[in-house]
Amino acid sequence: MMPLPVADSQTSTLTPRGQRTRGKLLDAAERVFGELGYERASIVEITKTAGVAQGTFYVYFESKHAVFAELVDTLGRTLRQELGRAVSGLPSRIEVERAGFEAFLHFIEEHRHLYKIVRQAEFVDETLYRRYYARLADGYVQGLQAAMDAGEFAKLDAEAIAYSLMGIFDFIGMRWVLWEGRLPSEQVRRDVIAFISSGLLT
Amino acid sequence: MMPLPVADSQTSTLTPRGQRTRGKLLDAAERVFGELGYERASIVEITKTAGVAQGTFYVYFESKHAVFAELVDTLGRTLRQELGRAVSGLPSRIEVERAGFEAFLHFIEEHRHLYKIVRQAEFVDETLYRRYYARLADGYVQGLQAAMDAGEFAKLDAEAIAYSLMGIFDFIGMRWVLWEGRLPSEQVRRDVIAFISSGLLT
Amino acid sequence: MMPLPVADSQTSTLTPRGQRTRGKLLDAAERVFGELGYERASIVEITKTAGVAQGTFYVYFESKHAVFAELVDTLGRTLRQELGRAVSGLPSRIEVERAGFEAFLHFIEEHRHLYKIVRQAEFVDETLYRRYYARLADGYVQGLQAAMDAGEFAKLDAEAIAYSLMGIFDFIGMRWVLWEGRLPSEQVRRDVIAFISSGLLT
Amino acid sequence: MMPLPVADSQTSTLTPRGQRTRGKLLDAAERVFGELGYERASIVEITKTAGVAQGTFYVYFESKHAVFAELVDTLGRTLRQELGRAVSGLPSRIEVERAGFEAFLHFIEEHRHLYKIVRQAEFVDETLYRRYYARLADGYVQGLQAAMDAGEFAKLDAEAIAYSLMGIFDFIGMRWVLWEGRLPSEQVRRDVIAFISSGLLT
DNA sequence: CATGAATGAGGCTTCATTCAT
DNA sequence: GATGAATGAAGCCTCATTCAT
Repeated sequence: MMPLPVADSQTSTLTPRGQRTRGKLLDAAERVFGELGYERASIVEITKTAGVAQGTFYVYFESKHAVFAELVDTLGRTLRQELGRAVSGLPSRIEVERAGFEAFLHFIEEHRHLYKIVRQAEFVDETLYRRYYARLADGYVQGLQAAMDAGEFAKLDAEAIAYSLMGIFDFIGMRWVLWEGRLPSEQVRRDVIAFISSGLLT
Repeated sequence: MMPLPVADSQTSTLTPRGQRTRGKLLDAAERVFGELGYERASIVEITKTAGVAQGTFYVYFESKHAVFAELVDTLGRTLRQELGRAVSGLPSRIEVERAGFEAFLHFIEEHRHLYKIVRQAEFVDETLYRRYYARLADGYVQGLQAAMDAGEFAKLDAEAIAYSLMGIFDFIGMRWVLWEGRLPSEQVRRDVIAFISSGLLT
Repeated sequence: MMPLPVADSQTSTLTPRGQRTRGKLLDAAERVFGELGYERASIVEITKTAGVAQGTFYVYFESKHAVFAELVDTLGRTLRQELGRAVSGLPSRIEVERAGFEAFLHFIEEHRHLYKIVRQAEFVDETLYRRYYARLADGYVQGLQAAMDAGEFAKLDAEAIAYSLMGIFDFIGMRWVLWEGRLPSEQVRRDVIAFISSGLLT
Repeated sequence: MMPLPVADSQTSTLTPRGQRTRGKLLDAAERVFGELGYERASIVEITKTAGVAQGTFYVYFESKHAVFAELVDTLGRTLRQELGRAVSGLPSRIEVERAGFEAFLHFIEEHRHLYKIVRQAEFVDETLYRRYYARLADGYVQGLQAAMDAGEFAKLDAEAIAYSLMGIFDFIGMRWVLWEGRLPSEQVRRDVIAFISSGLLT
């Protein structure tokens, strides 16, 4: 699991040692939240995983909720950057969808814990959750709208299509990456893209 | 919120008074789990909502987990019946998709709490959760496969398409019914169906 | 397990049906208390074992404590009668000890549950417990004192010897009947008697 | 009541303050278990007695059962050490029995609570209980066997005699130390020893 | 007589958070 | 910076007992 880029907020005021400890805690939180879910995860477990004392947690984070929120936001940002990078410079919008889909699958394969974390967020703090999807949807909507305006795609409600696409990706990822533990087969990926493509064209 | 059909397990041995109380508890559980989520929901809250003493809960249910499981299974069964009824006798498979989509949206509008409950299940007891989707997927897969074999739909991996469709419905339902609090507009529904239809036909 | 003779207290006012139910409850209580101990035994368990409804218990007994007390007293009386019968008419006091020992072992083999019940009593209601042993000791003391006065036994503090004998029997019964599940071997029984006999003579 | 030697398990990693608190809890547990018995003793009562908050209990002990087990094991070890010390270097085996008896009586006078605790153990966790007596019996058996082989005692089943002796001591202790609240009289002690001595010799 | 429903107090345990060192 | 002790609220569950039928 790739370490997540650290938020730049208070980080700057920390000594190197402090930064390291904070990082260990954040990584531990990611694992523990991912494995146990928000409620069943405990600060004890997180600090034990991080190899620090219980009290240390509160040196770096306001509360359990605070780490969780940071995790969700960081995940969203990272995913969007990843997707952005994966599709930048691609000629056609269909290519973009295909590449985005692939990037998403790889991302959640890499960050399986965080995937589960996002779903948890719905029950911890709905704001977090909606914000995560709303921001993700934004990117889609703009791209789709542009493609529709350009006549590249059929003219449909861009937001409806954005959520449809996210739903597809989400469920395919759940069914194969999460439940099966590996990327879906070539066949599955091709068929999903075929389905989407036909749906978008004409 | 329509009352759910009661499970027939022990129900038979209960006196009418007992059935009534059990029903009140089940309804209360549905509301409380739906509003607070599994972990934050408490037996105290459920019994208070049901208007009975705390101990009464354990006269009818083994544990917190047990009511939850009953709720999830009951929801799944009811939804599948509802969908089955809604699409029975329809001539074309496309009609089936459209009607199924509509029925799903109405169902979650009616059972908003249970919709959230299913999502909770992922973190409470993954078995419950997978079973719910696996059973739902089964129905889709059979229908789709038949349509594909009949040349009505393009030949694609039926399971991949089933999960894609479930993802779409799930996300559309979340975005509009849950977040907005009402059915998506005519426009959105039509466009989603259009997207799906094109995707499925060649 | 032989059924215990029913206490004659209220029994007389009960209809035959009532007597039967009361008996079933008492037997069930004996088993359940014997297996689970006083605290872990529950009224539900007792009534379930007896095959009657929970409420029925309170038709015949004031409380959990009440059945328990009745059980302990009944056991004590029965044991004393059994011992009395076993040793009546024996010529020498040594014969009495031997026969009493044997009778005790057979009694607890038959009433293994009640044996445990007596030990429980110490923690439920010390009065019950002391009364049980005090009454038992009484019998011993009288017999021993007579034998000592008659010069049959060495002149020692009769109560001290009575409790010593009870201790021996208790522990031998525990070690073999309870823990091993069967009567001690011929060898063991003979040696215990030999030990006691030498101790008492001269 | 003499404080018991603390188990060395995790103790080493505790700060002095922690050790103090753990000790207070252990002492409180001893008193409360001794007075109320295992089941009626509550964590609330123990922590109140120790003068700490309820949660503090679980900083030092896994569970109610865990403290209890520690208490029982510690008691057994301490008693065996005490007995060993009391009889070491004595010339004849009869002297050993006499000294052992005296030491036992003084020990339970000092640790009246723990005496009751052992008896509780039978119903809390039979393993604990049997282990306690089995270990104690071991010591006896070895000593007795040696004395029998040396012709010092009559040749009898050593284990039967060991349990007989333990029974005597147990019941005498119960009758006088526990019920009367003081050591048995000179007379009683002498007579018990006389009884045992005659029993063992020839 | 007998039943099954209902109660509510109390028990064990967990855990986020605070505090003194 | 970091630690480990301490807290107390809250949660799930059990169970003796009462009550209405």
